[in-house]
Amino acid sequence: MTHRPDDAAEAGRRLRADARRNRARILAAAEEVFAEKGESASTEEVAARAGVAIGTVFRHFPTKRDLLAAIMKELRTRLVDEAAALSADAGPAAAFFDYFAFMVERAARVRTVLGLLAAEGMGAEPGDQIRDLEQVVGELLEAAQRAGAVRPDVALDEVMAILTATCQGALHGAWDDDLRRRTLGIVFDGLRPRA
Amino acid sequence: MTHRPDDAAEAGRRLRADARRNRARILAAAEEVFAEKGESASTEEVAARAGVAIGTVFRHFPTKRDLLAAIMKELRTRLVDEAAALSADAGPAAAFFDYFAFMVERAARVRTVLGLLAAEGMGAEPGDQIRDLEQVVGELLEAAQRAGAVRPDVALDEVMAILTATCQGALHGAWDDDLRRRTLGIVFDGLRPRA
Amino acid sequence: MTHRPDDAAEAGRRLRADARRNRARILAAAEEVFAEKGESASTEEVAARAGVAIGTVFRHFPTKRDLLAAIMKELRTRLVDEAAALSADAGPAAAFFDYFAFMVERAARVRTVLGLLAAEGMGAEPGDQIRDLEQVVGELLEAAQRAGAVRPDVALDEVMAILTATCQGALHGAWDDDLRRRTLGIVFDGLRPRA
Amino acid sequence: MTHRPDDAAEAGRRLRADARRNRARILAAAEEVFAEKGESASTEEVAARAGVAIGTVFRHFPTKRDLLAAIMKELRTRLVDEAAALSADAGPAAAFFDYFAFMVERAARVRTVLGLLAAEGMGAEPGDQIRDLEQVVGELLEAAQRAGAVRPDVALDEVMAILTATCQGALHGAWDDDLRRRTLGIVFDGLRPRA
DNA sequence: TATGAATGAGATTTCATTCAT
DNA sequence: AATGAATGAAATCTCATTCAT
Repeated sequence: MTHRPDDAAEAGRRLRADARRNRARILAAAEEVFAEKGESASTEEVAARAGVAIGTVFRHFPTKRDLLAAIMKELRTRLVDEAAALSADAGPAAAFFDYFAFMVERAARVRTVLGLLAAEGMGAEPGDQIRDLEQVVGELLEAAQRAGAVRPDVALDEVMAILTATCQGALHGAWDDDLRRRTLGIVFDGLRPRA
Repeated sequence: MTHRPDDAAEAGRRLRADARRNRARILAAAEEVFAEKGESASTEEVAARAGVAIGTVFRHFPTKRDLLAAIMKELRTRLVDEAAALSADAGPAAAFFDYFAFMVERAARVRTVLGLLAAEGMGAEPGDQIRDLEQVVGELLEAAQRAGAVRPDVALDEVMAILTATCQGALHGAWDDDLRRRTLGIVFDGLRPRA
Repeated sequence: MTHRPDDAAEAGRRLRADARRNRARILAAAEEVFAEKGESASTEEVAARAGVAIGTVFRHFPTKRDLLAAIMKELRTRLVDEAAALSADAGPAAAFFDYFAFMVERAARVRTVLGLLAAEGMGAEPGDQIRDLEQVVGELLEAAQRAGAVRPDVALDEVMAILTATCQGALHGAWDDDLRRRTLGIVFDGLRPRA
Repeated sequence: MTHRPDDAAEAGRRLRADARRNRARILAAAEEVFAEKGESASTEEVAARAGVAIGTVFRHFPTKRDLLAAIMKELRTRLVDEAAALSADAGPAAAFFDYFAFMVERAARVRTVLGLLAAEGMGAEPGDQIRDLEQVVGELLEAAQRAGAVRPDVALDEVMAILTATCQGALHGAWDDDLRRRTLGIVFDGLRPRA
């Protein structure tokens, strides 16, 4: 009937090569467009930017909401993956703070990170992606606390709250690199143990 | 054209009063509606909530954008006024942190505070309202720094950035009172001088 | 919010004169258009035929389904009213057969009579219009049976079934006047008492 | 181009068999789907029900209209064939009335019988199928009239009209078995000679 | 001045049909 | 010959804004 869309792709079922290419293109275009104009941007513009017809967008994402949800999911996956790289490259203290800064820097560019962090009820389907963003941050946090780089009395939900807030601030406030660095400095000071 | 000119004059005065009342009602309704559904909510819904016809909304605010801008302005005025009360009631240290907390608590309720802080290009018309929000915060900050309650190396733009960020986080994250308190605790620690 | 449409008009609440005029125009245009092209005809064509913009149709009938339902309702009312006239003018025997013939003749022109008789689940809201079509036919039938013009063992549901069927046949078959007369002759013979 | 021509030939035969099977499947699925949802049902749904891809449907029937026409033709053939069986099994009187009842019962299930009877301009291609439905009914009618079971003054077009009408009524009215029997009783009485 | 109906551009969604794989 | 992705015109519905009453 209606093309058993997108989740099929997610679930790993086979898609034709060109379909997969288009799906990726659409996601990329959508991320750009929604990043620039907010989620009230039109689906038609997404299609145009992706270089496909409007119907193709619909085939992959039957609803605008589905498209938005797919962007979030994709982005979350990417961010989680990048966390792994960071924690491999650096010691636990650096890993935590680097990841925090990294996400905020991302947010300054990509408006959609917002929705990702705010979760906004968009089907997170816990379990279908074992390592969720919050879990990743939790791991980095614990490691940093064990290493004495973060106050032991700070809980994960507070960290997520501050991370979210900082990302949103960075985005909407259009901070430049310097302001971001100084702002993060204050936040990080709040997280570090008192001398 | 009116039969009894005296009555006409009286009616005119009465109408102006009505108009003022309507303006206020519309602003209040708009603040509620946009707070709940974001700024993509429809003008018709604002009219309905205000109990007036759609035409009346457009008579007072020729454009949706104008309506949004008016909300911001009204809110800014209110917040600035409240700052005066706080700094009168408390010492400089308390005043700064109280005001910060006060704004974040507001943000948790009113989505529009966001736009206010983010400025979003909506006609701030600097000067037509002598004391702007940023200036108020600046004064509180300076006082708190002189009193030794805030690190002297913290600049106003950083404070505004963190304030904005925390407000946005509080709103979109739907923090409860406890989480808000703990989160602010961390931020405030970052702002206080090291022992 | 969304214009408290159509039922307002139905319920007799005041509508502006021009609005009432447009509502009537739209209904008339819709009846024509759907009669000609079936219910898959486009709302836009209805708007064009009525000489209004598409949004006006939407204001009165928020959904295509609502528009269809309104046509049915309007038509039912008209038919029921016309029954009263017939039973006043003629004796009971003539009244019944005349009404039957009258409806079939109508059906030959108006495709929508179909849906009316078939009821198709479109909100009949029993009670909000005390005398429904079936009831009217029932009254005419009873009177005709008391007068000995219709077999006493014929039940109302059979009559409605034959009436519906004949209407649909007349419509889809595009019967001419002669064929309709002869066909009704056979049906009426089946309804009359055996000599 | 094929490497082994023998296999190619064999494959060709196999493919033709597959194709025939697919054609039949599609027709069956289409009959079901259009019966349930009317002819505005989507071609994709037909494909899904048939278990083939949408492209396959269009390979066999280049146009939706062609598909509809094919259903009609297929159905007509089936109904005509079944007439032969009936007139062989029973006397002429029974054959006519049985066939009439049989078609109405069919119509109660299959929405497409409607279109068949109404002809709707869909390529009947007279002559390519020597015995048409109307002709079959005509033969049964004549036989029944010769046997004195049907009034001699009834013409074929009237019978077709009543038959069509009753089929449509049965379909759209969703008559149950009992109502259908009683309704047909009245119609048949109208067709029988007066005592 | 208030009302609320009308406008019409634009957004989302549907679906018959084409075409690369 | 089958598949199913892509197309794009058209349909439905939304909503900021205008204007007659």
